[in-house]
Amino acid sequence: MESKKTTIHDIASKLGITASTVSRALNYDSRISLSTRDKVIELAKKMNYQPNKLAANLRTGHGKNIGVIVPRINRNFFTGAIAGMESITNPAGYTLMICQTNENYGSEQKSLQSLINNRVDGIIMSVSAETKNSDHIQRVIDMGIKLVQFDRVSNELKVSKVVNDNFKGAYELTKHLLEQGYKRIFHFSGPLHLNVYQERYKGYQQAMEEADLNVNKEMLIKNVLTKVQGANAISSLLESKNLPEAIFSASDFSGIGAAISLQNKGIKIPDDCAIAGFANEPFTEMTQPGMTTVEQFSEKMGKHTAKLLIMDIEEQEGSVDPTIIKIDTKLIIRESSYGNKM
Amino acid sequence: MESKKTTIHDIASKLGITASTVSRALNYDSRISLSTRDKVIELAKKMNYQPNKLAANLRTGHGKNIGVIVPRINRNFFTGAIAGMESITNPAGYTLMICQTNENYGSEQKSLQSLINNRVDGIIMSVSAETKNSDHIQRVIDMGIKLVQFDRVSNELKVSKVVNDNFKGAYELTKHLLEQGYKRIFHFSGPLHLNVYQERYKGYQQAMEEADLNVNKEMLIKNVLTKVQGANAISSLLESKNLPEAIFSASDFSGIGAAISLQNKGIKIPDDCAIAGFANEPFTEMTQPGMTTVEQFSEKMGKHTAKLLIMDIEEQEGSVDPTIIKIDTKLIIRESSYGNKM
DNA sequence: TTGTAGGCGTTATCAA
DNA sequence: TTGATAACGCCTACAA
Repeated sequence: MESKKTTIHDIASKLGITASTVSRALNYDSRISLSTRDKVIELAKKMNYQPNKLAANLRTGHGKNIGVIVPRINRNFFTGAIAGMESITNPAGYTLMICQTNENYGSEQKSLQSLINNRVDGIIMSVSAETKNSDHIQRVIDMGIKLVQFDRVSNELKVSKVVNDNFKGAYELTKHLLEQGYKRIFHFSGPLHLNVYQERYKGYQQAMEEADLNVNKEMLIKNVLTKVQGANAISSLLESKNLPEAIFSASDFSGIGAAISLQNKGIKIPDDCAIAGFANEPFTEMTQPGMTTVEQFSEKMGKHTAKLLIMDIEEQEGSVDPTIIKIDTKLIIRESSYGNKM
Repeated sequence: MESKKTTIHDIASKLGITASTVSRALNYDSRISLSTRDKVIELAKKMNYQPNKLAANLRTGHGKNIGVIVPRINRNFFTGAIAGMESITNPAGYTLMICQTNENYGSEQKSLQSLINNRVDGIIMSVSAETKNSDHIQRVIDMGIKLVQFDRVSNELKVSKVVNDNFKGAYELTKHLLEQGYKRIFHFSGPLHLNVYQERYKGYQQAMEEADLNVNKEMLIKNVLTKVQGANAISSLLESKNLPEAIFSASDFSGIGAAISLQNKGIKIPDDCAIAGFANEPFTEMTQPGMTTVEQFSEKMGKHTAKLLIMDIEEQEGSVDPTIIKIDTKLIIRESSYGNKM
């Protein structure tokens, strides 16, 4: 098979016209006569013509492609955000090129590089857990490439951003736990150099302070994000006979790991220890008891992010001023945090 | 900012050499002297040169890109498979372009089209639930484009494929339920035109037959794949007072939906009704009781698929004979199916 | 309404 | 070891 691909020149010569006419006809240029246009389109179909986007993009200098860089695509939050982006970009004629970094800094650099080399029109990104500075991103921006961040963003960058109200979400959640009568509330956190974990911690801290409760060192347990890490954290706490009354985990995954680990040891939730997470991953409502968490509206975030980027791309000359959009979160109360200390 | 991007010509003229020399130097062509090479590379870095992959691909006719089309990226199975593919393609220098169809036929067609227009070197795909014939895929193959299918494949296509042993997985699972003493076992299925659901059904049927049990119409409930559909199916069964002793769901999602719905109505699992799913989604071990299911080894599947495609791409002239790889599944027994009828 | 000619940024071939 | 030239497939002034 593997026959040479047909080009506009092939169509042109068969029709006794020039390639430019074919090009115009295929692009529905209003100046071409309907009869030629129809002839061209018909023959193109018959010859199974496949436009070479590379050539077109090379010529025009843009290809209606948007690059998306996320830490992982197996997180409900990120797939939701991507779905939201698609709902905006597809109708607008843009195609997404999705890259995942697996939380790896080097991989993030490579993805940026690859997207640039492929001449995407703009980039949407959420930084990896390993990313501690933004020089590599600043360099991209300096090249004049449109870039918008969402969720995990870099404070030092002057770009448009879409974020959750992590602080408020964590604050409200902690407040809820306090209202249920829990006082010794521990916090499982992520890497604190990431805005999202920093702010969740701050929200927790604020609520505790307002209740005149001290957050001492042992109550903040860092880098507990996965199911396994959650289970391990519980083991340590039990070993040191230091079980809290409640745990607010910045991640649903470690929250669930903790919950399962507790239950396996015969510790009742929420009677002996309450648990709450963050992100409203689907499994949080499938556990027994259902886990209290914070909903993030990832689709909405994705939509806003895509809109900002497209506006930025299609703005004539001169960049728009960076916009920061903060999306509200919503507390989801389930049985894992029903109070027993009232 | 937005300064004109630097090209090999810019570098060449600054250095008083030609573009071809620069091109060769940047590609580590062995014929270029080390001194020029170093000079070129240094200046390229200083001028922040970004190679234009579009131009290079246009010229060479290939770009080391592989297109991946999956129904959804928020399924553990598919993200696992993609991770497996990346572990093969990245070291081999290929980049994945990931598209999701959302189970939509039109979207699948568009994705194929887009990948072809972008001149990918090959395509890996798993068909959407709506896809009932393969003409659109056959057309791609006829164009001489390398294509490999995995998981949800088309019987009528003569291409390499990587599949689970869905039949065996379902057979073993059903057998397990039978051994636990359950007899009236219902099956929640997906669209039966998809090989995966067809074969899971066949496996179930075979095991039932071998136990001299009839599978009558009411026992096969079609198109129950989501959590909501699972819950609805339970409502119908309860309404018609037709609750089975056990349910084997072809999807973990509907399995969990059924389980939650049952528990909400005070029906005990597995005492009053056992439940088992398929796919070993992470949440199946987070529920109470944990849900029996079938593990699919998605990463392994992804690896095999990517290997097959790369072999096919890099084979000189003439396509390799299609290979079919069948991956074993593994029964995961949890508390949702502990027998009570012994 | 269509044709001509040139170029987007690379790489490949041939010659020096 | 390097240069000159052409070509990949398309689009777009400009001209007709």
